[in-house]
Parts: sequence; structure tokens; C-alpha cells
Amino acid sequence: MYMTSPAKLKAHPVATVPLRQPRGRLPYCLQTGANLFREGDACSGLFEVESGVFRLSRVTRGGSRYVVGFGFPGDILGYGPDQHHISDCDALIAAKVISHRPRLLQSNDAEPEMQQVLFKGALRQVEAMQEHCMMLSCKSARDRIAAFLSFLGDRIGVPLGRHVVFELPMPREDIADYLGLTRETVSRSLTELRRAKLIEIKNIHQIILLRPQLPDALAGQRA
Amino acid sequence: MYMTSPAKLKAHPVATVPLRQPRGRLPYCLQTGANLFREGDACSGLFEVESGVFRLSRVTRGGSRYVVGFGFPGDILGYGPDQHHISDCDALIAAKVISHRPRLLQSNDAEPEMQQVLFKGALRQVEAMQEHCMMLSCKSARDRIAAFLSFLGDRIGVPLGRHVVFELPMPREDIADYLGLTRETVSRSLTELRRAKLIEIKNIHQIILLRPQLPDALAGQRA
DNA sequence: CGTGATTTTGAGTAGCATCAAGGCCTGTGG
DNA sequence: CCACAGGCCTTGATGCTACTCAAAATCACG
Repeated sequence: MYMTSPAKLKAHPVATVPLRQPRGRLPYCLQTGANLFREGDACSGLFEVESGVFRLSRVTRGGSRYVVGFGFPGDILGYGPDQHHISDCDALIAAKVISHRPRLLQSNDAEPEMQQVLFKGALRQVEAMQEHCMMLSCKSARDRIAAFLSFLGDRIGVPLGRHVVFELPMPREDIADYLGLTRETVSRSLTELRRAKLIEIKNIHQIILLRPQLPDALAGQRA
Repeated sequence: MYMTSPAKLKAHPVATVPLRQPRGRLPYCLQTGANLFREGDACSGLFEVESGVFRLSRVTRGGSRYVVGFGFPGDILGYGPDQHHISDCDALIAAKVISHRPRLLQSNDAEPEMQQVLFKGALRQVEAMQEHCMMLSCKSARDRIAAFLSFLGDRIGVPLGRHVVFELPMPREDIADYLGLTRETVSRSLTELRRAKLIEIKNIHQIILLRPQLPDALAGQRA
């Protein structure tokens, strides 16, 4: 909620992309801010993230932006209930994707193993969205941020002694639009968690989780 | 957010179910409050809702309840990223479901047409969750309620002249836990919409949408 | 008709958005 | 190397929204 008006959003220079819709399994690269596809575009295939981070976002009828999710290495992007993308997809940092062949979903004669991969991908997407809904259902801004950080720790974190470190490649504003908060509240919640010695903010884009299970730690504090 | 504590939740008497995990395509019936499956149960198959309405809910580690979604006729329930159900499923009113055979997802030699059905079902679930996320991302409580009512109108509404009518089979508390609000706020938002002549509340469980596109009507009011 | 559950309404408060200003970090040009 | 400019982040003050607690009204069911 209280999402960013698109008028305020910086217009990234559209980076050059080798082939807009490459065939086969060619991997290809995108630079920071490059657009992989847009809401309403025809689905021409699926993209497996090899490196980098993507942001999936859409604009509501009301005119505000809303971040659907983020794509990390291993994620498969481009699923949709029909033949059109339901969100924009932009690279937050330099990224590399592998394009999978299109039209496998409709053809009954596709290789079964590929079907399996796609199906598992779809189920994984369901899982990600459930996680997202859980975050959005969180009581307070602090709990949402904690759930988000915990999620990132599980997804892209690396152990550091008894702690976990990870990069926060997206700006605060994207986090805000993902969690239904404002930039300011995201910032305040992060400092609150820092002051509570639950996280450490090495620099703007680097977080250390000092507690293994952040949401549990918060729940414990309340009790 | 501000979800209902499970301690407060009424314990429905578990209704008798003919077969807990029926084989084949047997349809079977559940009475109000009956449980179809629970979070953590092994997935033994998929259930297609023929009539009635189901509530999908889970309990967070914090101990509060969270309504994942609702199952209406035509929906297929029981998808999950792994072999266990990720939510409880209870009948809100008397319901009938058709049980589909299990283990189709793992076996590569399943009939392709069945695979198609399942895959489409999964994509449909993704669609439903996107809808849910959109509601949760709504600015105000009123907008969330409006989005929810509009969704229900599309899903189960029937035309009544230039308006749309539908039954609201779930208690306010379920709506609250679905939208991240409280009972009281749900109630207040409904009366607010009623006073604004946007809806009519025939009785507690029956709503008439007086405007075809409720969220748009609200957006127009603000402008 | 009575009892308990659900819903509605009211008063008070906590929490988050909003508006606004200042700080940090990065990149560019002198 | 330093100064400057712009973007992003943080912090502060204030107001509004929605939660909380509480009580009355309505509904559902025996």
C-alpha cells in the first residue's frame, strides 16, 4: 500500500539486449536497469536466472507501482496464466539469463522431463507467492521487514560464523513497494532492528543477520 | 496483519467424512465446518470443488491465523510445492468435491491431457494468488474490501438488473484474516461503502454491488 | 423465546504515512 | 585531488488510519 507513484520513478536507460527473444537455450546478459520483458508482452519463452537479480513489478489502475517479487539465480521467470506477461521485469544489477524454448506449455508432445521442470517451476512460483503473502500479512512493519530479511537469508545468504550475510541489491523503495510500506518506514524498521542487535548494516547494500531465525527472535522479544 | 489468535477460534466439530482419502474420481460431501485436509498432511490427491465454499488457512509461527484463500466451485484444491499440504482446508458451508487420483504429478507416464489440466490448475492458482497479493497491497482498508468484493462479484456474482449480487459465505473474521485487517475494520469499511451508495447489504451474508467496477468507482471519487 | 455467536458501533491509542530537512555515497568535472 | 551535483538513505515532526478495548445490537440455533 501507499505505493510509489510511477511519475517519481527514475527512468532507467534501456540497456542494449543482444536478442529480444532469443531461440533455443542461449544465455544472454543484461546490464543494470535493463528490461527483460514488460507487462502485456506476449510470452515468448521462459527465462532461467543464472546470475544477477531481477525485479518484477506492475502498475495498478490507480497508477501506483507494486513490486510483485524478485528473481534470484535459479528462479524461472515468465510464467503466466495466459500468454502475456503479467509484470515488468528489470535487472537490478548486471545479470545473465538462459532462455528456454517457448510453446512447451501448450504442446502435448513436449518432452516429459521438460514438462516436469516447468511444472516444478510453477509450483515453486506458487511457493514464492505464498511467502510473499505471508510477509504482507505480517502485523507490523518491523515484522514484515524481519520476514523479508529472513527470506533473503534463506534464499541468497551465506554463513559467516554463526551469522548470515547477504547483499540487498534493491533500493529501499523497491522493498517498500514489495512489502506495502514506504521508503521511510523501511528505513526506520531497519534501524530499529539494528538497534535491537538483531541485524547489522555493513553498508547500504549489505546485511548481516545476527540471529538465525529473525522472526522468531522478534516473537520471543514480545513474549 | 493483526491476525486472529487461534485461541479465540471456535473449534468446529469435525464432520464425518465418508472416506478420508477416496480413490478414483468419487465425489463426496462435507458439511459446514468439516475439514478436507490439514497443513502438513500428505497430499493424497487433488480436490475439485463442485459446490460449496472452502477456506484455506494456516497458522503462523507467531500463533496467529492467516487465511490463504477461498475455494469456490471450479477451483482445484490441494496443490503444493512438495508432497504436503501447506494449509488447512475447511468447508464454510455444505460442500461437494470430486477427488482426483494422486501421484499424477510425479509419474512421467500420466496421460498428457491430465497433465494439461493439472498444469492449467497450477497456473490458475498463481493467478488467484496474484489477485490476493494485489488486494493486500491496496492502500486503505476500504480499497482492500472493495477489491475483495469486486473479485467475489466476478467469481461468484450473478447479475441483478444493472447490479451484481452474491453470497458472502465467510464470517467477517475470515475476510479480515484474508485481507490483513480486523473484524471491526472490515465491518466499518462495509458500512462506509454502503453509506457511499456503492454496495447494498441485504443481510449479513448477501451483498449487492451497485457499481459494476467498484475499485474504479472509488478511484474516481478520490480524484 | 432464550442463549451464545457474530456483527456493529463507539472512544481512545498506537503505528505508519506524509511532509520536510539533513546526511551519505557516487560519479563527474575542474 | 578536491568540489559539486544528484540520487538514495536516514531522521524528525505531525496527522490520519486502523487497531484495541468495550458495549450494544443483531443473528442463528436449539
